[in-house]
Amino acid sequence: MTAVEIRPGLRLYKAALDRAAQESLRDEIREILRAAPLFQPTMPRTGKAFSVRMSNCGPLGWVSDRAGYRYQPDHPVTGQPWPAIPDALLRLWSDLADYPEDPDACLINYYDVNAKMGAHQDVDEQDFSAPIVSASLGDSCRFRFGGDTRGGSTQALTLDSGDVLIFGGPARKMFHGVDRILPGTSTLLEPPGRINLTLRRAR
DNA sequence: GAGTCTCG
DNA sequence: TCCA
Repeated sequence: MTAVEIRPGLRLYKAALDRAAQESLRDEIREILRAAPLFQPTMPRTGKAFSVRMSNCGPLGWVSDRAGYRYQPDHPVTGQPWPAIPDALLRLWSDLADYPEDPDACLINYYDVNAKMGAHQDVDEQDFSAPIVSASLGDSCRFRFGGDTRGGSTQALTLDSGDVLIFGGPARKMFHGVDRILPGTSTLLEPPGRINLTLRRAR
């Protein structure tokens, strides 16, 4: 597997997952979502809904509601523990993350064709020495990233189904977000849209 | 602290 | 959990 080093700590593996791997991962996520349905996160304080819907797998899951951002062991609606992280994702992590422990959280973000994600940092984790491993499934998106402060210069990248992006080291706390989904760019998902899987070490 | 919202 |  060949990586493009976009800048120190930011590596892009184009087509890390072939079509068959994408299909089997999609099917496993579909099963996970049956047990842990997508929920609608809301902004702290204001209660404004995210356009993205979320679920998680692994010992911990990231959630947001009026109370704030946090990792918790159970689904905010069903109260059930999150399902296990699929082996294929654990293998991806051990192949690419260069970190001695398994991830303990995997956030599942579902973007319909109109969903976006504003610029943010992933900073709710305890240990920033572990990278974020991000896999894309379904429609392509315009991914935007910048530096460690808001309002600096940014670059954009198209992420396609099967791509894996890793940010660690000096890129671990970069601001990043999704400008838009590129409709009709993949036949993988029904309904269409994009699923992003981010493997993390929350604790 | 305090926001991954939206808008420009 | 929002209220400084």
